[in-house]
Amino acid sequence: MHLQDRWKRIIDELSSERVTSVDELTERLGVSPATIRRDLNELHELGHLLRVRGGAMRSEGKLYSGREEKRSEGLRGQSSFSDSVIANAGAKRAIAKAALDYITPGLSMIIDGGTTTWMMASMMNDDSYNVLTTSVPILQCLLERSRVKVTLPGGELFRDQGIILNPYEDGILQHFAAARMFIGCQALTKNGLMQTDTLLVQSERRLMERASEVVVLADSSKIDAPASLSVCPLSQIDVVITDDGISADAVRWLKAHDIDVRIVKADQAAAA
Amino acid sequence: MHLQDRWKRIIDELSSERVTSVDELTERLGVSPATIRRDLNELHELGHLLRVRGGAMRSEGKLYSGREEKRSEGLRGQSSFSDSVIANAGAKRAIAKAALDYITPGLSMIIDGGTTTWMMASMMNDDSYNVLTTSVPILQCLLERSRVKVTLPGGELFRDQGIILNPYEDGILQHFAAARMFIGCQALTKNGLMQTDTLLVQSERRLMERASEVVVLADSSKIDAPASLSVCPLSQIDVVITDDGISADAVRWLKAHDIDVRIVKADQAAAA
DNA sequence: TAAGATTCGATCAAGAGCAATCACATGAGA
DNA sequence: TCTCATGTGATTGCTCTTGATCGAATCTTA
Repeated sequence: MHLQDRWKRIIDELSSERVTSVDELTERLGVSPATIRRDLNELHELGHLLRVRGGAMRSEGKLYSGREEKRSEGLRGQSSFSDSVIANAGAKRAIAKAALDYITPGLSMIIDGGTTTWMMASMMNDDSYNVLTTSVPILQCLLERSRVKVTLPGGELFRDQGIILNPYEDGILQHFAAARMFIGCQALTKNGLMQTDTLLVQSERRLMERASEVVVLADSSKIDAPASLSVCPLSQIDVVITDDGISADAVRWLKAHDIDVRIVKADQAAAA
Repeated sequence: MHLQDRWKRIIDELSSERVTSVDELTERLGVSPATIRRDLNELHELGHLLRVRGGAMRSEGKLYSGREEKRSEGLRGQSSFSDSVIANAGAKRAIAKAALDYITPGLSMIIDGGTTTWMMASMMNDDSYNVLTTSVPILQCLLERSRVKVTLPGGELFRDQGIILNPYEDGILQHFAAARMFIGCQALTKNGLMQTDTLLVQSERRLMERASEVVVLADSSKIDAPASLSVCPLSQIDVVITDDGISADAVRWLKAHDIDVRIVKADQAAAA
């Protein structure tokens, strides 16, 4: 039995039972407890279940059961299993960790949607943080996995993008002053930060205005990747956290715009 | 048996019995009294039940049996209420159905938190509805089970109450005009609609201003039940939907305030 | 009001569950 | 065939949960 099969069977198990134990899975799948624990931990990190002592619990929230989040290889939801594999997970996790190191207790921040920012949110514990997000998956993640103080902008919920967007100009957002904004992207090019969805662009441009520092989380596959819509020019970006797959040339043109480029080593522990 | 299972079984127990004792739980779950006490205390803190000497009591009031996290790492409580743990489920379901009959496609409405309104939300299918809610469980429910258009007010997320509350006066809410507001309550008395949580009162009073018609969903156990805080006087209520357990006297004083009282027969299907 | 019986919370020891580490097996590629 | 990478299982301290004990608090009954 291979990794993918086990994962699938574990998720199946949890769709019928609300909770399940390591022992039960050990017996049912015929592998060692150590392997089950490893699997559960990884599935937890990928957001498919909640790890609890002795086993795992279904992630009930499913706040976001809409279509896959387009820009981020399908984030979660009642995801078909193929969605569970996050591309470049090792790099993304390392980047998310580095982003966490970059915040201090009590900080007010904006966290935009995306798989890397989602990983960052899933690792947040300190309840002194103050987070504003428009992303439904991140809202769910923070609710389930932390005691972080969460603020939401008002607005209509767009299921396909998994974001909340305010059609008006007033609202909470105008009262929120964030020290930092963490943002993912579809691509990072000389033209700036790029996305492919117009709604996302609209949302992100607005959020950016409310943060004094913009931190981009982009694994190296995003550098010079194709994407059509510019969110902002490089000049508006303060920090880029990426992995060591980035080219020296790219580092050069980023630094030419006074961007603090932080390079982390991809985390090996990650699966597929 | 693990923590998650125990907690679920304790809550289930309380859905069929109004009170239960440490001894009974000890026997039924096969764990020590010390463990049961610990569990009861924690569930009490999380608002899932009321701790009393010798055992625990159902807490009718808690609108949000949410997924609070206990301590910094990992233990999660029950998730959103399932039918089986709702007191008076039969009556509530019938009331929720009647409320659904009372809306027409394309309607804009506000749905407040509460178990009855939650049931109502869980039965909504038509995607032409336009719903504003401050309640997180209802948000989850609508996202998961319907394609209804959802609008959220901005604000801070209060985990214990499971609501979003805007500390400012402006925001989406000021732009939202609802034909009807559906609201649950802790109690319905001659003094009006009652709650026990000040935050809820604050939230509901604001929502009410934005709806042209106020519809109260209250099963008969709520009539003249104890609760300390008045949300609004009876004169502001337009419709009350309740079950046939209501007294003739209560119907009289409700009608004296020009309230349209609609009485439904409790749904037998899965009464407590 | 006083005495006896429950129930409670604090404390501690035993055991279950855990992460980290190492070693072995398997399979791919040179 | 050799080597390296990867996935799995076993071992080892460590942490957290559980159950038992005991004095204190509370309820009951006389």
